[in-house]
Amino acid sequence: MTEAELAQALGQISAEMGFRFFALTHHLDVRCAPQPVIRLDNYPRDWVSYFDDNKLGASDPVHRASHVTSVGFAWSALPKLIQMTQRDSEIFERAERNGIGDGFTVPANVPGEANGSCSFATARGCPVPEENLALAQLVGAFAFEAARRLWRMRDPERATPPRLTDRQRDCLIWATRGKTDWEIARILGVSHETVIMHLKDARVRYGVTKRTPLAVHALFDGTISFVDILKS
Amino acid sequence: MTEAELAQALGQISAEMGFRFFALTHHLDVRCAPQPVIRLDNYPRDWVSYFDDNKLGASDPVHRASHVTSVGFAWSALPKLIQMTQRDSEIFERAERNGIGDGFTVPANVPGEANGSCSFATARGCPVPEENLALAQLVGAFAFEAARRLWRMRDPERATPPRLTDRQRDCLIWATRGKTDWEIARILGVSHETVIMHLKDARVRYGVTKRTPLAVHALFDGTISFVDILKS
DNA sequence: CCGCCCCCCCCCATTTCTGGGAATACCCGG
DNA sequence: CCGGGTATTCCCAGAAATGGGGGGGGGCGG
Repeated sequence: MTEAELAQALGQISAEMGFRFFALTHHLDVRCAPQPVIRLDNYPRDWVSYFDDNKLGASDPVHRASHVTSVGFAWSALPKLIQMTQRDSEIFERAERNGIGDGFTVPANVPGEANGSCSFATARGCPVPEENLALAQLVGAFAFEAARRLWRMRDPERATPPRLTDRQRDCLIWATRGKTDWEIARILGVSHETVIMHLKDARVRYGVTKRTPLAVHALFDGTISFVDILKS
Repeated sequence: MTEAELAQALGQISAEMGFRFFALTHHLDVRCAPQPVIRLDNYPRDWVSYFDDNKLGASDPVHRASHVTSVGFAWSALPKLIQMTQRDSEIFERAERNGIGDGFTVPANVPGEANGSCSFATARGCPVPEENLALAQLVGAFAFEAARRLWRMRDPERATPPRLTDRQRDCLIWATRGKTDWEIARILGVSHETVIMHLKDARVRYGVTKRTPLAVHALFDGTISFVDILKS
């Protein structure tokens, strides 16, 4: 299957489910690629241009919401998932002027890869087909996975985020808990300098110069999780 | 809905779909008192004990595979997803001795949280009900999200998250981007000392003594989000 | 065998953060 | 009117992190 065929199939099933548009996309990964890697949609051209020009890839409310849940959600439920800002409302108004109505978005997150989602949207004024949302959840999930496999086949290199060694990760986890290098050394039973070096190497791998962004990026790409940090 | 009711419902629908067991869980080593962890299953007790005793939380092949895909997979497809080791095969033999047959696992990943999954397994010797796998994908996804919401409600710490002032939050966001106090001062147009004080107050509110755990806690409770940090 | 990666140890100098103080001023609501 | 929260500036000393060098040793696959 090619990307064009997948897009074609998605457009067709979207229509059969009662939607007008679909958008299957990676959300912006700021670390490397300036553009989303996976991207298939049949949105109006004007809307896509506006979206890109304003770099909404990561700040779009629908995308933000898809980062805090593991299953699909109707756009009408957005306020329950995220804090809506003035700008978010403007984005929706803009979308409506481009003919986009209500929608349903299925998040698709794989640890260590850019987060993504598959959205289905109705034409302006048309309600979301409630009876088909379960189907949309299924279609969205499998469509994203299909696109992801195409993407991996095309570009196996970029699929790998910075990887930390076990020791680097151990040090980082204790660092995120607020331990100093010296304390981490005692905890892990190695020397102070070794801990300094592990964290130094970890920073280099992520291309950052400070502990805090290191922690943030490692959390973002799944190298460490909140549970690693907060447990016990 | 309570955890018990969710487990009850999952057990029932598992049976109706043609499975014998289910397991809805976060993926963790259980070594460090996993208080804030989702875990519901109706596996045989012996198997669960073995699983915990051997700390399979993160190394179990099914869990590993669920970290490299965004949709459900039959266990028979594991070799296509991950590199199977000798130990993995032993784990499956052990599971079979405990009455567990084939299965289907739905990954569930939310950025920044522990990775998780919802698995359905047949009794030994019984085949996976191919005709119900799409349904299993749906049930697994929504069941995990339901469990996740229960888990979030149960957590007391999130009930009263410390509030930061706008300025404290601004400083924190720039700090998470790796800026020094001095740089933040230039960016926000205030003095170096003011930035130091904002971040000092923010640390006090969160009861931490370092920038990195401050960032982590503020990310965890939603005071700031990855999007705030990574955008533009 | 070598190269590569991981892990461990040590030194240096410099920057940055943290934890104490103190002070002024604003706005808002009780 | 006053109290509370916010925002601002300034001081200090010490702790911690960062950036740059050195070394080792082991395993693993080409």
